[in-house]
Amino acid sequence: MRVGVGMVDKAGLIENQGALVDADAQVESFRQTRNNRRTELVEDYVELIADLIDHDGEARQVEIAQRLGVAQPTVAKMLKRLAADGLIQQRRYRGVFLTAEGKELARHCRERHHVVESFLCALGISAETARNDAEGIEHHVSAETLEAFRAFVGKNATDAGAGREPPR
Amino acid sequence: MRVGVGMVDKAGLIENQGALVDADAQVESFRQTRNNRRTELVEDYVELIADLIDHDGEARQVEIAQRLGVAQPTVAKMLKRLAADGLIQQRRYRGVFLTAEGKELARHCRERHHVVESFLCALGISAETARNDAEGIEHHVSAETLEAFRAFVGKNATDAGAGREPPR
DNA sequence: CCTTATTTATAGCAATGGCTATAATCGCCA
DNA sequence: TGGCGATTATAGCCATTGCTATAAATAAGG
Repeated sequence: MRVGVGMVDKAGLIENQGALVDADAQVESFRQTRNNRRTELVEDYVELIADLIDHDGEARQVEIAQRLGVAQPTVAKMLKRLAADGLIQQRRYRGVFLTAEGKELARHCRERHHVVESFLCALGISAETARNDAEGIEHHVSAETLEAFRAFVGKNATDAGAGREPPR
Repeated sequence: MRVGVGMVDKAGLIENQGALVDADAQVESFRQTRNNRRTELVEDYVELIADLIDHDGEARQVEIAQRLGVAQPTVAKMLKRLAADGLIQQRRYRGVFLTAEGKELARHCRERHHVVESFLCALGISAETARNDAEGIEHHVSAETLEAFRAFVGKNATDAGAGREPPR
């Protein structure tokens, strides 16, 4: 069907004063967003687990559950999935540990998160809002956009500190 | 439990060289993000329906499905929900129409979407990436952040045009 | 060593958002 | 008016991500 810019619709009229975006391109955006949504949770878990290990020396289910604001069985289920995906190792009734792959993902997420949060702060947004919004935005930032954020933070050395450690 | 900045953990040590964020605050971020995720789809639908009505004079399920890249029954199910929520009106085997409430939501989403996309463009990001990322980011932008984006776009009149009509 | 509190595992339920296959309806044209 | 193509509705399936309730395992202390 493809109703795009400058195309002719079934009534024979030149469409597009409305300037609807190209259909194929739009579908790609939506697909990408749906894909991101699937990986968001995984990234949140891995990032949080890395933080807890760095902070406490271990990551326990109860602590993860508390931090995420969900129930412990919800965490248990997700950890199984992470283990199946090779991101963590579980020892029954022991803490959770990141595999090499998990560590790499955590490093990546952590840095991206930090860039996004710093960027929002550099824009003049309050620390609290920056924290909240970064949590949602980070998973939807492409490499190109992340680079632009990083460059902006670099130029405006007004980074008030995003309240997280810098990437090592 | 609450392991926060400068608190004492069960080992009796002053925590927090790791600088973990406050637990209550973090839980709030995650909760908010989960909430946003729930409303994202609704907003995507309403925004798209508004675009289609403006462009084609009507919004049909098949067209919505094509644009979103999902199957028609998926759309049918979601439309039932939107109707139950009072955002649209459905006439069997006819197109979909926005209620007053739906129109208002569409207006809001459309404007927010436009601001985010324009902002990314103003940052120097390519039109295509801006379009893709805006689709994911828009739902996670708070009022404060949106205002900052708007201000930035205003200052840097480099808006290369986001490929969407301006908010009316 | 046994008890008890903490932690983890498991079972089972609900809502959401996908899908395919198929039935029902509408609109149009012969 | 009848039929056909396009559109919408419905049924039934699956995966995901939440939940509560409860069982099982561990660790720690007496």
